[in-house]
Amino acid sequence: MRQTASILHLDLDAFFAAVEQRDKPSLRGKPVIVGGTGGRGVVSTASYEARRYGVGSAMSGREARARCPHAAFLSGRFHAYRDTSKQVMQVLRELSPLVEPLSLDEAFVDLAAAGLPDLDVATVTEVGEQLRSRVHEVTGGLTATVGIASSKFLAKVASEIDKPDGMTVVPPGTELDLLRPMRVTVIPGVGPATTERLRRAGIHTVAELELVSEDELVRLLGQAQGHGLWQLARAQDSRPVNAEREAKSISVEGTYDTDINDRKLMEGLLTRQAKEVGTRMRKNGSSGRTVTIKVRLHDFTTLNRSSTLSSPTDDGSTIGRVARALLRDLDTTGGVRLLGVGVSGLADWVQEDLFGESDEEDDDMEVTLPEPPRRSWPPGADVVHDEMGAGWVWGSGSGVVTVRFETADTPPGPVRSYRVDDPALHRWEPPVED
DNA sequence: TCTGGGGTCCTAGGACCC
DNA sequence: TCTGGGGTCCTAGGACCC
Repeated sequence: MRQTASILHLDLDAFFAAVEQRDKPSLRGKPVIVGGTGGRGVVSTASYEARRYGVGSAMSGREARARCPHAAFLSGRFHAYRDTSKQVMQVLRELSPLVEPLSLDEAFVDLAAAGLPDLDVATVTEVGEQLRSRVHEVTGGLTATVGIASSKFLAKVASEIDKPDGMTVVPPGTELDLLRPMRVTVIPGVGPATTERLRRAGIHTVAELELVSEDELVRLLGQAQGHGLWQLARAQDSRPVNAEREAKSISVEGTYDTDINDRKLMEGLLTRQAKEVGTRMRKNGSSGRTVTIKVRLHDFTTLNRSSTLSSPTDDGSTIGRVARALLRDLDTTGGVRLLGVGVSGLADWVQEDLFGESDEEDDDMEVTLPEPPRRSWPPGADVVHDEMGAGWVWGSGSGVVTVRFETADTPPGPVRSYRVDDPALHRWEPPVED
């Protein structure tokens, strides 16, 4: 927590719906709902006109339709949202170089880096109002709500207070007066499950939370969350505005209108999603080592299966092969409603050097390759080794080899991918280049 | 026909290494 | 011949956020 109210949080009001109303004047003043259009869709954003009918984010489309049948239901134009978001983020960066976007419609701004003459309440209030009108002007009429306080936590709490099209500044020193009467749900990270646990412990408000010892909260909620909540209940928050956050995973998923039972179809869908993930990774200049599939069964049970490769990939067909192999181990009896593919463990595109660093102990070590077990490999398979044992080449392409560490006698085994020139992969002849 | 899609962070257990 | 710890990596699941 700082001595000045120098962290600003900006939140665009009913963002997706507002962009639609801006671009289509006939929708202005009327209930607009973005999302909830498909057979199993949910509401992404409801305009304030629709909220009056009790429609809100994450509500099923079916329920939204029941509550507000005359609303305009739109599936969303994400390019338009992204473009408008970029304009807004640009406005924020003109104010301060330290801007941390949280999503398309939200960001923190560090006013201490803005070069203002002063950071007193009067000055930051003026800056906040100017920013709101600038956003309104640049976006062609969108409104934003702003909160300004001495920490991220309080700035965010403040921006919730006067929604929409408003602003709240929390004078330094008054943070706890504001927080104490509020419900614990104002604290970010306190969702339904945590709220219920706290309720059972008789804790409903921040004031009540403040009376609980740190040990007790850790016992109740675990180390990280317990400690974090204990601090936030005292308005202690020194997290900096971080302008350089980078993505840690990239994924694509889809929920289907009817449950899928056909395994071949599942494989086809995973293959397509993997290709999309690869495309996005290359566009992003990133690659990653861990491929994860997500499978939601007909009964909403959600399963994740992942496999970590020995070197990063951005290749859609490699991701696809691993994804299909992961699916093979799953029982999907009863059908699946959702399939997804993602890659995490993202590295910068610069490949770690595969050749250098032949340093240290290697010299003296006797290099013994494990013997391939004499078992039945698939006919014609190329048997290879890595440090883990013997496997067979399942596929190759785009400079990558995929190896299954299994035999016909002992399926299933792990699947790994290598660069064709990966020194960890022994006895593999890279294909001749043409 | 209840329950999206894109993410982040945490926990917990097992493998493995020193 | 008896049972250490710490650290790191990997996997699976869950809570949460917008």
